[in-house]
Amino acid sequence: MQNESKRRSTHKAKDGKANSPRATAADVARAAGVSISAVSRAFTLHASISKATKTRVLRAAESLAYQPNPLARGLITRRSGMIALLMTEVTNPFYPTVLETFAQAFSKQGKHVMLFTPAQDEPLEALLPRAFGYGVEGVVITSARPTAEMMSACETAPVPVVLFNRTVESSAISAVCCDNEAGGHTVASFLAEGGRRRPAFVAGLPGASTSLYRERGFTSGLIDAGLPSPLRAEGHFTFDGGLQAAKSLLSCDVRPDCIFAANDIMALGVLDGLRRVGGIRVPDDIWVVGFDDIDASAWPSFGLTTFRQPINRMVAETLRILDLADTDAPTSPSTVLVPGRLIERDSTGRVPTAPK
Amino acid sequence: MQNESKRRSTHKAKDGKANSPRATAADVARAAGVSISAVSRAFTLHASISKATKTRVLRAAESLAYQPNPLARGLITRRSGMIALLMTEVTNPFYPTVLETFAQAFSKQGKHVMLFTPAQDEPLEALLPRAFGYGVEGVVITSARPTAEMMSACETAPVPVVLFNRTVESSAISAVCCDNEAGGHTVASFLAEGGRRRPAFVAGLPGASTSLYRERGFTSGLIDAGLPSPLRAEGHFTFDGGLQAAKSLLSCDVRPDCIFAANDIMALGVLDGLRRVGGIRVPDDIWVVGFDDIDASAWPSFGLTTFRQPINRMVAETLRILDLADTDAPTSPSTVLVPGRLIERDSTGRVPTAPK
DNA sequence: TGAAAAATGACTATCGTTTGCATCACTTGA
DNA sequence: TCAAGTGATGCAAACGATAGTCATTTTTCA
Repeated sequence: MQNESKRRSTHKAKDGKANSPRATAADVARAAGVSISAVSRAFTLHASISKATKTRVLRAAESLAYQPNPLARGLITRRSGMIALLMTEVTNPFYPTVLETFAQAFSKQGKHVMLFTPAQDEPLEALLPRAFGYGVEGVVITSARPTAEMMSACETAPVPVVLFNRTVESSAISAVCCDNEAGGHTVASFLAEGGRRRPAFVAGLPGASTSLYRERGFTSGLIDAGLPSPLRAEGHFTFDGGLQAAKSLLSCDVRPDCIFAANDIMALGVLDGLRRVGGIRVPDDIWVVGFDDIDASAWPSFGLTTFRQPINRMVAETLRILDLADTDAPTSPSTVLVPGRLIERDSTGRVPTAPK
Repeated sequence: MQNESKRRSTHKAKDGKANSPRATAADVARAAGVSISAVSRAFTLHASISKATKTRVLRAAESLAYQPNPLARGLITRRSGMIALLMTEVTNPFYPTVLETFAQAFSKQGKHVMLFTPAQDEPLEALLPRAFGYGVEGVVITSARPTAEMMSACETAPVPVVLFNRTVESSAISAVCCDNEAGGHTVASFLAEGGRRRPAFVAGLPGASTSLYRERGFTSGLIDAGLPSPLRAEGHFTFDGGLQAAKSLLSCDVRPDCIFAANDIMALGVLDGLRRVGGIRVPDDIWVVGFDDIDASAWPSFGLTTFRQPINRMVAETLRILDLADTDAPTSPSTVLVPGRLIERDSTGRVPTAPK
């Protein structure tokens, strides 16, 4: 066995031109006739370097297709240009959109998204140290129910951690969320003004903060409008859950005349559930309202009235927190509530408006 | 200015216990009373190390919660434990599912997904070198239309690259794909056997290989069944596109009696488009068939008959190619066609079956 | 014009690993 | 009993960058 042949073995044995290894800072330095430090400084902001050398270096780098190696850079700076995204539910179409928005936004900053999803039955908190090991510059968590272990792991994190679309009570950790309580309240008012009298609520997963706050706001809104507490069913944040919930709500003694589901995917399930029962028309007999405003809600078949979460704004706020934590010194954790707004469609009737 | 105070500054100035920096190999070596090399070897497979030292090291590592730093490791081995996923269309619900399946599968191998999405107007091929810079161990591309530049960039890639759900003709690069042509053919036969006589096809994006092959198979299947070439419309792989396509197809001189859309999201749009036109009933007047089998196709409101892509199988094949390229020597690029199957639902009528 | 201040570039240590090489302690066959 | 072979171990040199130090320019201002 030769002992020299297998160094740097690539998967293409055939390629004769040794598929050119990436240019290094040394190569650029040589090409530009400067020191390696100069090259490094040319790529670091606010570094002490003359305009002339900088452009010379940059030009040389350009011609060599040089990019600083993020691994090497990350090793020393502890910032590898990656952001960890901890996600669990991808079945809800809301999250792919979130994911894409984040990916786009980070892309603009030259950062990249590293996805962390727990393998089956793997505890979520195990993902955090792994993410830190990769030198990620921040962590965004969109898991439905953060565990206590995870929260404490977050607190000692070496980089900023932000909860997206969920909050925790005893929070020493930042969170960005739509104002779920206000949203629920708005929906309640809207239904009340529309003359609805027998409300129902379809909850998501038992411990989920989003469902909880939306319900709280909804209930208080109903009280404010002088309406009774809503009938209640659970839909586990899934389409099928919503479908089942609709059936169970219809079998109640007094049928509801409006149903508010804690997210859109359940609301669509509700709509489909109602369709299967003869004689029920939406919105004539029952109004249905969701929360999120996913794409499918706007499809003609559904035309779901829903409370829209401003994903762009929420993502922007998240970036702001991550960046802030990056530059500033103390940065106490903050919770940001972004307002949403009701989008009226066919699943609800007209609310009589005051004469203009 | 003290020159020792700001080393290792973290974003939490308050935390007194200096939020313990990760243990390094040196720490473990010290704790176990061995050299750093020994620690490294304990973590590398097939390394020359005695059982005794190995367990000693592993025990020490365990107690210190030590994990080898993937960045440092990647710097030298060129394999950072990450796989790059190049994605562009996240609006099609098919892809989030793909993404999740990949993330799960890689997770099982201890690898992680790094997401690369082009910033607006950024050319796709710019993403490749960036991915390589991160020492990714493989690249999966799911972009609709790989450019020629990109293909050549792939060929000189230092790591295996696999096209997922698309193929290129002159391919020196591996691809994993559902057998689109066979799928289209199957759909044609199915419609013909169901007594349909005036077929229509809704294409996706002009240059997309998936749309192309599905159409090719469809057309040849129609010919085999003695049916005319299909009417044709373009739907750009979007819901709205499908909706518009339905309208335009209905305005033809001879109305089609069945519509095959190149993917599900368009097919759903077609269904919704047909609903808007009075007097058209599905499947009584028109049968509709899609391709993918996304979640929404199974929703009662749609009940879309569709050709299911076996995502799990496709992902598994992709992993196999990536792994293979990793271990073997020559690994000529291969194209894998995975068979799919038709899922019948309400959007088509019963096909008379031969007496059992 | 001269001295202080600012800017610049070359050196060098460092980040946390892997790995080639030399060393050393053991077995094993003759 | 000894030479050769085997396996375990440690040393030190990478990997490709960043950043602090220091000597050397250049700029600025009185």
